[in-house]
This record gives sequence, C-alpha cells and structure tokens, in this order.
Amino acid sequence: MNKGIIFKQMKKSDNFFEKVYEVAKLIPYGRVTSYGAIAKYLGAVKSARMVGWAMNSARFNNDVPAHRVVNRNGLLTGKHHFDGTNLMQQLLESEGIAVIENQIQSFDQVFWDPFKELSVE
DNA sequence: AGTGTGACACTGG
DNA sequence: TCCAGTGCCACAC
Repeated sequence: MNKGIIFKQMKKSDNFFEKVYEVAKLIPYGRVTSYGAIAKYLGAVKSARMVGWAMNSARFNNDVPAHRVVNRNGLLTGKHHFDGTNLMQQLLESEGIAVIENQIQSFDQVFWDPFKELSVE
C-alpha cells in the first residue's frame, strides 16, 4: 500500500465517498459500526472494501470519525493506518468503548446499525 | 483502456 | 468450528 498512494488532492469527493462520510458522521458518540453495515446502508454491501478505502481518505477529514468504524468482527483492523499504533484504540476508549487487543468488547452493545437507527429516525 | 489494489464479507472444505 | 479461497466495486497508476 505504500507506493505513495497518497491523494495529492482529494478532488471532489465522489458520491460514494460522500455518502460514506455522511454515515460515518452520523455515528453517535460512544458507538461504532462496521464497514459492511455502512456499505449495506449505501446499497452496496459488496463494496464493503470500498468503504474502508473511503475511510482511508476520511482519516484526513476531521469530520469523519474513522476510528468508530471497524470490521464486522469488531476488530480494529484499521488501527495500523492511524498515526499512532494505538491511537484508534485510545480514541475509542475515550468514548467509553472497551478495546482489548484491537477487539472491541461488548461489540453488540456498542454496535450502531445505520439501518435501524436511521430508519427509525 | 487495462491492471492492480484494498481499513471487507461470505462460502466452502 | 476454524482456515483458506473467492467475489466484489470503485479508485489510483
């Protein structure tokens, strides 16, 4: 992944990315969700990987709490992409989310489902 | 225009 | 139940 994939200039966020950001921003404090959940909400569960890719750019955007997004297992697979090795975990713990060995504890309880929450809204 | 890659998810053995 | 392989869409080069 190195090879300087860096985004020179984020250009205009494509609609897909934009949606991902929107959903990510909607994640309430102390809650987390999965890439698949977001992807599914966007109607492209198959593009779950893309969500992660979008997050890659999102981490440069303070408006998007990328640390609240993990894989469906509740594992902080993306922590390695953060500046600090445990920065992501620190942020989550700051929100009251217990994280051990990159694994969110009580994931079911802190899990935030876009469909359920946004649907009721 | 084509190829490679990716912070995932799912199915099969 | 756990490990390995495959699929999938969109973006970057």
